[in-house]
Amino acid sequence: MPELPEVETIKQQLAACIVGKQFSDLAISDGKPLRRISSGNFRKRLIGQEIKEVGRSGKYLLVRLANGSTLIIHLRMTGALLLNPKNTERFTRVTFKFTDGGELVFTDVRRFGAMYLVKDEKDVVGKLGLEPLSDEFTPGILAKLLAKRKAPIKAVLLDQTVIAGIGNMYADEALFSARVHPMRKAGDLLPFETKNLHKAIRDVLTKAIGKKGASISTYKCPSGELGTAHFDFRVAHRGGEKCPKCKTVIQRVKTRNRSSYYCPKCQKD
DNA sequence: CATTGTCCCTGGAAGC
DNA sequence: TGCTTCCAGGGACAAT
Repeated sequence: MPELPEVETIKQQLAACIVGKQFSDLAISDGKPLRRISSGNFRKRLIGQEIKEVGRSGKYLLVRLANGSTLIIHLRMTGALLLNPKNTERFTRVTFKFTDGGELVFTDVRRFGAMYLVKDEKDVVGKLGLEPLSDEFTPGILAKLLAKRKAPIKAVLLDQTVIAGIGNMYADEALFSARVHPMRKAGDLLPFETKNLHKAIRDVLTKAIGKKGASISTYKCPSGELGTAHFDFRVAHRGGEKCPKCKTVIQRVKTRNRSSYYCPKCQKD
């Protein structure tokens, strides 16, 4: 599931490969990913455009174009972007073709993925919270963001308007690192716990970027490679397995239809 | 505003 | 073997 480390990996690979290329054609076999725009307008406004830059905001990929507009892509659960795939991909939704003959293929089994073409990026990413790997994200700021909140810390970490880019897997991993139970009220965290959590978030995300993300489910890099970050997961998606620290069986709780995996001994409630 | 619940979507795994 | 149920979960939106 693409979260910040996966989208960052995609951004880096695309930045190295598609900047300077020009769209020659688009094949849209499923228009559902296109939001706020028709297939016809989407094609018309993209064909002929040159790619200037590739950026990222939270889990959104920003493909900036020569005319000042931005193609924004969110992969949601099962979306993937593949550069010149060798095989025909089964769940191809949109194929972007370049004047040099290359292709960027968007695949998405579950069809949750979203694409926008906007003049102002803020129309899509304007409400996102802090970038957790930016300099502005400090222990003090995190403490302020969590203060007085009554929702479980897990729910607040997943709220993209608070911190942008953390998803279910990395939230579980960061909470395990910081030894904080996912159902603790966010506002009740002690100062040392907030500090540990801040460090844990940054460590977990940074390490995962170094491993090209986690290939749980359908995630692949644009190059076709798989990420290896999931081999380092200690609790995420490991319900029923043993905690690597204390051997207690890892539990699962549900909040807002999302599973949280945690060690009941290492993460006290 | 803060918070919670529902829905979207589909294939693969697990259970009977 | 074949059917049913569960599971994965980001974000839009509605309700409280």
